[in-house]
Amino acid sequence: MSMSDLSPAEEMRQLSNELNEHNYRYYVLAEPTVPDAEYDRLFQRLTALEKANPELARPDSPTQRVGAKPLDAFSQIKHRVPMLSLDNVFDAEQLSAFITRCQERLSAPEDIQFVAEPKFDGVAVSLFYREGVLEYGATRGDGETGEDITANVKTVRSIPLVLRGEGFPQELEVRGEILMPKTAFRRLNEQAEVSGDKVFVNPRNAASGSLRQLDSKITAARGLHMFAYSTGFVQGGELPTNHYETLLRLRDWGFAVSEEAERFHGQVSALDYRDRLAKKRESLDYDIDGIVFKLDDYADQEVMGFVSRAPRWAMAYKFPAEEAVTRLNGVDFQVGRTGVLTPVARLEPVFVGGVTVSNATLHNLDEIARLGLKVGDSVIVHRAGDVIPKVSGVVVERRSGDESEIEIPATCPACQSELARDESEAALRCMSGWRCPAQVKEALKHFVSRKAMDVDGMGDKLIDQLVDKSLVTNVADIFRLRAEQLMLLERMGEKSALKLVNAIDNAKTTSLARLLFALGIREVGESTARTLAARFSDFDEIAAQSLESLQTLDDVGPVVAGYIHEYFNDENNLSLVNELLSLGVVWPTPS
DNA sequence: TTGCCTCGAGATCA
DNA sequence: CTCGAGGCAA
Repeated sequence: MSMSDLSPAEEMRQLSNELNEHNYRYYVLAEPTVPDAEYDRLFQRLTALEKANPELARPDSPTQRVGAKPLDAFSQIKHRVPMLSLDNVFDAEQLSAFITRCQERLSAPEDIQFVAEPKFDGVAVSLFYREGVLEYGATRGDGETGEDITANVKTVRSIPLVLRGEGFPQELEVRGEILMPKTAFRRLNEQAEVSGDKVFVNPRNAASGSLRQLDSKITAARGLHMFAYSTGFVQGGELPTNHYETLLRLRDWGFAVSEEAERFHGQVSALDYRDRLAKKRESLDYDIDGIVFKLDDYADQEVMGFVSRAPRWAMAYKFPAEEAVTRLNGVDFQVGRTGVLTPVARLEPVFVGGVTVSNATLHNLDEIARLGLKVGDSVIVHRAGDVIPKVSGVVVERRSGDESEIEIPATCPACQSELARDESEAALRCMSGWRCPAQVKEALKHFVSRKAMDVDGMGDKLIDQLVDKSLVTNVADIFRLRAEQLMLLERMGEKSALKLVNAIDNAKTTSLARLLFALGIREVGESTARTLAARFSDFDEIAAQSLESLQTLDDVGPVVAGYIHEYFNDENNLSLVNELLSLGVVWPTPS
């Protein structure tokens, strides 16, 4: 058939439809489709027509996936419905307990339906469609606010630019996981190897890095994929009354939905699903780190409700973390802001759970004793709860006899003063306070951090130099720094020095809440600092409070009240605070 | 805790 | 070109 008898608009519509249909078949239904050459030919034809008739370009045109100009920065997007996290369980028993908990709280226990689906190891995203047209895509962020990655999500071919079919709500938020399939990951790294670019360590980081590109053309070349797994904000239309049917609808509307999702009821089926998916895990073309179990029926979900940051009607079952054996090269003791010494395992670097681990906290002396660690031991390492590396045991059979006892320091590694054991005997503490350089460094890092005084450009390396060179001995000293002094430091030219002095000067104007948080009073975090600042207007007022009156504040009990009281009854602390004020630290009260 | 991206600016070399 | 800092994600 000749195309010449079609109007450009009509031909563009047909081409868009045809190309979108290919995408859908290939990326969503995983069916074979036309050869790349044919796809490219149609795509070129459409591009040419759009160039000649820009006013006729359609929102659902696949050419929209790439054209965008690089951004200067990502902007923020507030989620209409917060993106919560899930509670985790790690074994069959805890999983059964979840199922039982749901059954007991609802009537007709045996009939209650659940849905199980893979827990994808990628990046959580939210997509918002208005009248079926993709309006924006955002990262999860802190759950309340994420980043606008619209240009990047548009390049993901399994994400519909325009919803298929009908019956979708006028406003629809779809949530899912963007990931890089293992095949795409391997291909990308092979290419990178050839061209001498850096290779990615694992598909998750590759997906995450790809989404953080300001230039969406790079993202487009990364072969990302999205699985949709739920909805968020919905208005102007109805969804089915349960999760499973919603998944099916999402598939109709053009999203890739996992083939592995299953609906079931009963304990036995839950464990059976776990066993089957665990077997299948390797053969899937994407990484998963567990299984998500959800109550199917939305009414049932509502009955269960929420606990703080997680729904009670869903649970993530985590597969056992990958373990590796490596050598314990030594144990260092790090001095924290409060003087507590934390033992840190220095490990022979080992690749486990997708990253190279070389450090792991050992928490305290009890932990060392419990594990029976010796320097030179072969130790078992895994990454607990997603991220934190953990030493979970010693391979005693591997001992050669050359292992040595871990030396418990008698004096502070930073200031050599005598150490104290705290009440429980598990923690070592350096009592030197501001006379200990390590504590000063940690106090400074906290003081200048973003959520405290927010001094831009004061990083760890700089603080180390400032304290080592005795240019700073307490937090107030940073307000006395002059550009000429800073220029003596490494990587500090005139420009950087002036910029930093300026940033320090700007930080003087702050809020009482920030300043209170910055002081590092024990147990006074961001939120308690805000509570204090809301009730009191200056330090004299706080210092004058009795323990009892402090405890009338939200979330302030006897312990926290004690710490606050103690802080403001200490001569050194009071003089520090006064120093800060005299150096020009102010918090304009909103008038 | 690690890995990734991005920016600005110092360091290095031609 | 390399480094430090900052921000983000799990």
